[in-house]
Amino acid sequence: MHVTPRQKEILDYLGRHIEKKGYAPTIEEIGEHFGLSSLATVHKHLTNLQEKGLIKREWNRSRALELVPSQVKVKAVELPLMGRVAAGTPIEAVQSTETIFVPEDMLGRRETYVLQVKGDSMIEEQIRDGDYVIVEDRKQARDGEMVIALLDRENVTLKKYFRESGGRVRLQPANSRMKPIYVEQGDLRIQGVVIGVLRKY
Amino acid sequence: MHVTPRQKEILDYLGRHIEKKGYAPTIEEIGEHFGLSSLATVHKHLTNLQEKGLIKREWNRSRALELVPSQVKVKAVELPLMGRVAAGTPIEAVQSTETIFVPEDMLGRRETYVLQVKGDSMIEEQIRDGDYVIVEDRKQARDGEMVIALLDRENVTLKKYFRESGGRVRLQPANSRMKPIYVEQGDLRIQGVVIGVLRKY
DNA sequence: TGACTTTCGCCTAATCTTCGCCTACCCTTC
DNA sequence: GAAGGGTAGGCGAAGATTAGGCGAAAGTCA
Repeated sequence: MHVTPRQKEILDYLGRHIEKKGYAPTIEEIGEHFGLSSLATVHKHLTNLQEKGLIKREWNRSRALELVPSQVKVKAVELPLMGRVAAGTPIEAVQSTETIFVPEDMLGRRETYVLQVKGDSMIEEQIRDGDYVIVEDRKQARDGEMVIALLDRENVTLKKYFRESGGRVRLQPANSRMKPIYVEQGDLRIQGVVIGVLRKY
Repeated sequence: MHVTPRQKEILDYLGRHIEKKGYAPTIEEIGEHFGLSSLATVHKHLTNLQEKGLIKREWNRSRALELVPSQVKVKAVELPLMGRVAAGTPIEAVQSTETIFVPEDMLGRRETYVLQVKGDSMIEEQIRDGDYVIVEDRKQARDGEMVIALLDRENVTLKKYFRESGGRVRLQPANSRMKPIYVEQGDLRIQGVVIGVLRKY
């Protein structure tokens, strides 16, 4: 992407202005800052910058101009930390205001949120106490997937999901010291499926 | 999203008012605050803000107005995937062009990069084959930290770092079937320290 | 009914687009 | 090395649209 020196100056100015004031400058203000007396000049510069994909503009709108984030930095999304979930026992459905940043390419196709794992019940799946699991909001799961399961409308746990014969479901902890839970399909509501793990040291 | 100076003033005022009082101002209160005598003016401003997606309103409800949280999409950084590292044996210092997105708040203070883990040598630290470890480029490590270690200028491995008496260092795999390696401090070069783990299902 | 919100019409000021015309470089070609 | 051709960078002014305002009247909600 070749920008000319002049174009880079303008780009930098736009960035600083937006950063400081919270809104973009007018074409006249830009011209004034660079000592240009003709609006047409500034307008042409902006058009060039737009064609190079460095800024976006809305047609004929006042100050409707924003910088296109350079490609290197890509978006991550701030997901709500919905609570802590243990595998053995219930949950702390903490309605916290905490959030976790997750890279955009780790998101699922639907609503996605984050839970912090409590306890070592999934230790054999290499998920340890304190890890964050990224959960996709889904009501259906396939065999072997890790699910956030709601039992008897009260207990929420993190388990691996397996269908058994006779319409029953086995919820399997990944810890050989813990026993699986068997439930009727009707008594189980799947809240979501784990699609990623994130750990900070 | 592009706001004009006036719109930003109003937006800021709304934020402060809601923050302080706990509820939004009426249209008349807004007008009064800005010295506007016509409700229509304020109403038009609110409509504009709404069209720009900065506030939400319920139709014809008193004080039914709230700020749309500015999409706090925060940056994630695209880090180079420098290669794959096994714990037991050497490395594949692949000079690949792959990259991984990592949330900005998981970065270290220095240069940071990503390695994909090969093998189960760190399984007891809940790092499994295929996981990505986020590595901060550092030459020093503290006891117990996981390091990328370069031995005899050739073999790179992922191990836990412990200083022993006599100027020696113990590099400990997290797998009871593997033995630790003991090296002289001079023969060891630390390439980086693991500061995070990322897994995708 | 009282407290607010919406709408309608009408203005002015602030801003954005376009058009025509120029000069100075930079790259390519003869 | 000189001559084109193309593009960046500029100037002014005319024409158009949006932003920002005013009052009054009508419509809603609790």
